[in-house]
Order: sequence, then C-alpha cells, then structure tokens
Amino acid sequence: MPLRFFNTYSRKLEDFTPRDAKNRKIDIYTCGPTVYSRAHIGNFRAYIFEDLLQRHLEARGFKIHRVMNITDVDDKTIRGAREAKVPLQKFTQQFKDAFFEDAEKLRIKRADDYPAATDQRYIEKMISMISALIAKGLAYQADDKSVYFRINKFPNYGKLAHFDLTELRSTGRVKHDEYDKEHIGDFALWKAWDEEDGDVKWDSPWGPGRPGWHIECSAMATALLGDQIDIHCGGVDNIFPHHEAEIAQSEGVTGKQFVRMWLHCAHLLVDGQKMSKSLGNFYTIPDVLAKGYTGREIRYALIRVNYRTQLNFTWDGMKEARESLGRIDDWLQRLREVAGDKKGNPKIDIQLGHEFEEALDDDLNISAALGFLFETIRDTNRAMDQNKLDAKTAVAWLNWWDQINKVLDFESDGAELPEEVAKLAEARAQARLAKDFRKSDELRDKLNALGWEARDTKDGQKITRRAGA
RNA sequence: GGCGGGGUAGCCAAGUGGUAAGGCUGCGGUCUGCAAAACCGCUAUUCGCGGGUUCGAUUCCCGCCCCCGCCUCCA
Repeated sequence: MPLRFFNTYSRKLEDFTPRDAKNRKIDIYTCGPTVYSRAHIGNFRAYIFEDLLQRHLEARGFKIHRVMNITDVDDKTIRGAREAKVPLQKFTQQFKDAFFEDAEKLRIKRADDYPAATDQRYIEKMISMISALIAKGLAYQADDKSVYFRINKFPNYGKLAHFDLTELRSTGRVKHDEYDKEHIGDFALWKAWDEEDGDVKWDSPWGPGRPGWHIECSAMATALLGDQIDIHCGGVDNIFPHHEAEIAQSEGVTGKQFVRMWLHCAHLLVDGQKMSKSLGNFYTIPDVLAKGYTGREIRYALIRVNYRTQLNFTWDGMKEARESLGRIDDWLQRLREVAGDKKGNPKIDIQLGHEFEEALDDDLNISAALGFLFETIRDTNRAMDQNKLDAKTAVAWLNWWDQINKVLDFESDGAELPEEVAKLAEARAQARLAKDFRKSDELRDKLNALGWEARDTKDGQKITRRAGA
C-alpha cells in the first residue's frame, strides 16, 4: 500500500509523494507554540502527532527537514509581559524553555529549526512579503495605519476551510476594526503600534508596528523551506483563519502552490470538551508528572489514538497507558532472557511481517499498528511459555522491536535498583529460602509500596518496576 | 445557519459488502507456598435510530437523533 494521508485541502485520503521523490527528501512545517504561558497536554498532542509523522517517514527511508516556529510576539505575549512588568523577550524566554523541557520529557524529536517571529531576519522577510502583496493589490494600508490582506482579490481564500465568504460572520469574540477594513474577513498583516504595545515595535514602510500573526509562518516557512513545502501540520483550530491566511499570503507573493499536503490534528478533550487555555480546563506536563506519571506514559496516552480522532483525556486513560507499557516492558524483559548472549546480534533475522509499518502508511493508523504489536506479544509470550521460542528468534523479535521503537519511542529507560530496594529484595530471597513466607510476604508488600514488584519464577525471584520511566 | 469530525462491548479503540483486531477492567482456569507475570477460557448474534440497494450491510444510499470542533485568541 502506498503512503497516504488525509489532506485537509481536498478532504480526501491522498497518496503522498514528496516533491523530491528521487532523493527522498520531505519538508515539513509545523505550527509551534505561542509562548505566553506553559503549553498544555492538548498542545502536546499535536506535537506528538507530528513526531510520529516524522519518525514514521524516517523509518520509511525519507530524509525529513522539519521546521517549527515559535510565536513570541502577539497580543497575549505583549499583555503578559506588561502584566509581569518585564521585557517581552524575558517574558517569553521562560515559556520557550518550558516548552523544550516538556517536549523532551515526551521524547519528541527536535525539529531542525525553531525560528522565532521576533528574529530580525524574519521581520525583514515579513516586511518584504507585505510590500510585495501591496504591490500586487492584494493588501492595503487602512486609515488605522495597519496593513490588511484584501481577501476579495484572492479567489482561493476559503478553499482550505471550505468556507463561503459571503457566509462568513462574526462570533463577536474579537473586536473588529470594521470601520477601517474593506471586508470583515480582511486580516492584519502588519499591526500599527498603539500605546498598549509599549516598546514592542519595529520600523516598517507603514510606520512602527508589529507583524500580524499569520504572516510570520508564511515568512519563516518560505525562508527556510522555499516557496513550496511538502507537508504542513497543525491543530484543526489552525485551519481557519491561520492556515487559510498562510495560503493567501504565500501564494499571493510567489504565485505557486504553497503546500502539497495539509494535515490537521483533532483536539484533545477533557470531560468531553476541548482542552483550552481560555476554558481553563487544561493540564500541563508538570501537572501530570505530579500525579506520578512519567513522560513516556503521557506519550503513550496521547499517541495511541489516530490524530484525526478527538481524544478524551482521562486518568483512567493514563492508567491504561501505564498497564499497556508494563505489558511491553515485561515482554521485552522475557525476550532478553531467552535471547541470552545472542542479543544485540543484528545479523539474525527472520520473516516477521510488516503490518506495523503498513498500518502507519495508512494515514498513521496507530491503533492497527499497536494491535499488531500486542498480537505479536501474545504469540511470542505463548511460545515462550511452551519453551518453543529459541534464542535466535528472540533476538529477531528484539531487533524488530528496535526498529518499531524508533517510531514509538516507548522503551523504558530502565531503572537502577535503589540500594534500599536491593536490600529488601535480598532479605526476601533469604526468607523464602528459609520458607519464612510470612516474612517474605511482608517484604513483598514493602517493595510494592516503593513501586517495585517481586515475582517468583522457576529461576528465582525477579524484581521489576511497576510504573514509571 | 455554514463547514468538518464522530456515535462499535463496563471503558478506550481498529475494521471490512460476507458475517466484529487490539488495549484496559472484571470473572473462571493453568502455574505459584500465596501472589505477580504469562497463557487459556468467558464478557457486542451485534456496530446511534428508521428506511432503501443487495443473495448478504456495521461497512453503500436516503432521512432522522445525539456528541464534539471550526466560523477571525486557540494545537
């Protein structure tokens, strides 16, 4: 089956081939965080989806160049900096740091570039793009000194979101500068400075001001990836207006198709409602870590449902993630024991099936891919129970795991036995030798309380960590 | 009102025009000093509701109901 994805633009599953298919290069642009507060786990669901996309394409032999922007100037960052009485740069830096810290916890691979909207280089690019749009009649400066995109001059405006502009109406959530704009749907390319902006301003041919939100992505994407890019990702809430505006700006300037494949991630819900900052119903990564869960458990919980399906975040879901990972951990431990000293031999290989990667080829069908993994786990566990799995086959499965784990990144970091745990375990082993089961059961309870589990097997006592990294 | 996504067992969730993957939970069994893990078995005659097409539909078509999202802050 060919690689295929659901393209938001056509609303269809489409076979995907990159522009540079010969060299197997793919350019991906992903909308990153606005650093006005700590990102929540709903935001990270989108970044994990993008991570899965990148890793699967890499597993398929593509060379990925991924860019993720950092929006470090907009209404909210300016307001936040004002309220905190610190310079904008200082205000946003703390949330940039937090973003990278959280992303690392979730094992999200770093993008190749993290351009920031306030970088002088991109400000200049934005200004030159806006100038080009004005020259083409696609933008105008209004009486309020701001520059707006003239959507009536761009016939494709609305194609991505499938909106009929005559139907476009305000929800009244945002104040409109209706007196100044030609059309209610015209969006700001350059926002003229006003007092509330304080010292946040850049010079431009239209006077001091700052970029509109949408133009930064058009500028940074084309600056780093060229006029055309293969895949552009984001959350569904970015479809309109943000990505619609990006198309208008970029194609308005270049005259070329901006993006070949638009992929959008559905929202993370909590209590059946969208998780969002404005509703206040959100959790951050530290919030979930504080409940005793680990980054990889959060990763599992957020990755396990197809990106186009809304996913309801629950603590039961976190529990399920923990138990499922535990099943994988135990399976790997058993395989390693069977593999013995042959483990790590990459030359051993057998026919193992390709359902995992084929499922991911189909619009990242992670549920089917994980289904195959768990079927494999049951089959090989059964074989090991019956002593029918030889060391060579165990090694082959471990090698297979190494491959799919490059995509999943689920493997436990392993944990050193703390001295206290090791002592309790040793005491328990002695008690069992002496058949002092009362004492050994007490020690087992103590180990459990510390998050470790004692299992008695025919090869003696085994200590495993039940939860965590 | 317009535009999307979705309604599959207690929960989460794949899936196909031919009779329902997988995970979690629960119950019974094998194993065990007892457990745990693992394995075996049981847990949807049925896929929101009503029609239609078909030899046959959860899967295609029509209508309806419900949930969530977007309609210029949003991943």
